[in-house]
Amino acid sequence: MTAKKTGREITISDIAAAAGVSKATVSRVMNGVSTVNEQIAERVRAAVAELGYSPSAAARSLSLGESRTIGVVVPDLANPMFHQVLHGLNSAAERDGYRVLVADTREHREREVEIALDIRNRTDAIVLFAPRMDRLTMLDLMPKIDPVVIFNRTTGKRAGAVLIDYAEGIGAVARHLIELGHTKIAYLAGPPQARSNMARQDGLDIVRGEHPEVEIVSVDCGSSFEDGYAAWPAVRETGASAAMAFNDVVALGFLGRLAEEGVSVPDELSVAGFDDIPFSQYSSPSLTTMTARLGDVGEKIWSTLLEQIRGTADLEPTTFAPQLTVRSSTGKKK
Amino acid sequence: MTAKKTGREITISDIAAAAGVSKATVSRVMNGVSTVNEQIAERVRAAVAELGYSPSAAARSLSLGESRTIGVVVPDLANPMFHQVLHGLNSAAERDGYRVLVADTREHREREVEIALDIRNRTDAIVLFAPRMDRLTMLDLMPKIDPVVIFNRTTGKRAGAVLIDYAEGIGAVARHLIELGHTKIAYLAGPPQARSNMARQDGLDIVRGEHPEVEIVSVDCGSSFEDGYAAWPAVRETGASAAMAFNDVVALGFLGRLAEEGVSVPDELSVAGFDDIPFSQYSSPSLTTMTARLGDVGEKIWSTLLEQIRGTADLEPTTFAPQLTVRSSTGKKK
DNA sequence: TTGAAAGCGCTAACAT
DNA sequence: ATGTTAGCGCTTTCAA
Repeated sequence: MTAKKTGREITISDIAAAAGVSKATVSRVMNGVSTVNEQIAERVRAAVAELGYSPSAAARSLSLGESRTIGVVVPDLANPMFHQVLHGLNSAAERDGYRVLVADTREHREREVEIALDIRNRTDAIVLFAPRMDRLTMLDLMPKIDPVVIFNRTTGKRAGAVLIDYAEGIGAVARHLIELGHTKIAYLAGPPQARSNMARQDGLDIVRGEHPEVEIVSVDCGSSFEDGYAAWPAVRETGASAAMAFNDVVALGFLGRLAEEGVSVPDELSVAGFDDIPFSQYSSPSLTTMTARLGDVGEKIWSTLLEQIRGTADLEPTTFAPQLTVRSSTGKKK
Repeated sequence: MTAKKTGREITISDIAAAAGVSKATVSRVMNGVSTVNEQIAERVRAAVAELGYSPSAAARSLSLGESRTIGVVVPDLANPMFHQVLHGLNSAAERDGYRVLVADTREHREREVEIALDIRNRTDAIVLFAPRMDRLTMLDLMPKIDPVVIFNRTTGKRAGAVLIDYAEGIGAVARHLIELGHTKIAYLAGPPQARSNMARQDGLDIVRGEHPEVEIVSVDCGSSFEDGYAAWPAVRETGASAAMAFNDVVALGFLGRLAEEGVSVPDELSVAGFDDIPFSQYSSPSLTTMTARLGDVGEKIWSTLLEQIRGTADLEPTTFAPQLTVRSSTGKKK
């Protein structure tokens, strides 16, 4: 006994009354059940059009036990890297008749759990993009939001996982720079707590082991344009002849600063990014970076999630290895 | 009589049974109704934690007649301009206890109506960002999804509307270029059907009227990096000494091409954008552009929507006038 | 082919 | 302070 009178909501009962049939028949017409007399069906459709009826998703979900909708929780909708993944995910889900709803936590790590629970409760399944919460919280949350796929965090097979191999990727960047003759390389580090930054640090440690003659200096930086822009003095201080950034956004901010400072790239300093966001091929100079097939990543996230929805789970994580794309921002050490 | 057995969903009844109380009491505890005996409340909370219960949003929505959630339909989640608006909207809505769910139509104009109806049916209200559908379709849709606010399309007072004044804005860019001495200016036009492009064309017509001595040449372009990149030959052909782009993304793509071609900016060619996306201050040269307080736009969208939800509608459209931000990509005609 | 009725999980009168 | 119950809008058995 409730339901706020929000003015005049048209319900199935209104249509039934208007068309002079039962609610069951209206439901059948709405759902395209073929056994309805065409005359009657037409009357129903007329009433629907007339009154502008469209069925309550809440009621359908409750009755059906499913909504054919999935949720995606993203820490920062402004991150271009996520868009490409989201795009692939969206297309793939749409092909299978699912709708995708996105919630942006705007880096409020403390609200992630609440938002994930909430959105999961209005959808059939959920995807968490690079969640910022700590591992224990995440592992604890997972059973409560199953079916779930996590992008870019490991889950110890407690949920589907799709990952980009950052360790390997940053290693490829470093080796590229080393081949170009650079022996002192700065790494503009991402946020210290970010898992993807830790993975990159691990990757760099491997390269350090392989090339004791090369010095890779980590410089505190961050993940934004501003962070990259601000990193120049620290990088200069290292005396490095090449810099690789946590991601393209940082690299681009850094490049902007170098242009201002009159530092020529790649002659005086080689610069590399990571992610290959769309703008990176249009910057000047165009940016050497790691390219992941992010659309495919999105599709893989969907297929993994669909398996989970259908119960044919396979919790083996999928890893995508990005490829080096060499453009004009890196060059031989002079 | 339905509800797919999706494994084991915990419901309020399970908690009631586990805690040895009625569903009503569980509901009270979940909703923080104070009149519950602390001992009992504790038992309930224990059961909730134990079983990992979280209430079904569908059932709550149905019972309450509201979900405290709003939907936003965006034509392209990758457009940086939308992020800033979305951010302001999100923050403002959150302050009032509302959750924001975003659906991306990925420029599938023909699916916009369906998606809007669907998302509106699981939320309390909806915002349409720059809908691509034709005007008649839009006007027809509006009553069906009320309460609704439209961003960047006029609605003839049939719904809330928040607009950026593109005509005035592009005029300001043109006048800036004219003051710098440019007499032949290229306009890299956006998609022909885009309302925001038409508004810009109108604004340019006004300037043409004011300055008969100045020639403003419209060059077909588009709205992407690629479009801007590809526009160079056409612009060169016009012989213009300055170019203003449909938006920053186009301007940045164009700038990338100019760098490749060795055209120096602003010495040989002045370039201006529109929107002031975050990267524009880090490009080289940094981009002269029109800055709108997009966060404020988002907040205004929310307050307009909230008025509609509360029934205190005021359908007077709100217009935001962007400000010129001069950076390094425009200069005196040489 | 159509209708009646039960039930999805929850909330809120109302009764105790 | 707690329980009972009706009902939110829909789908689906079951009977006609």
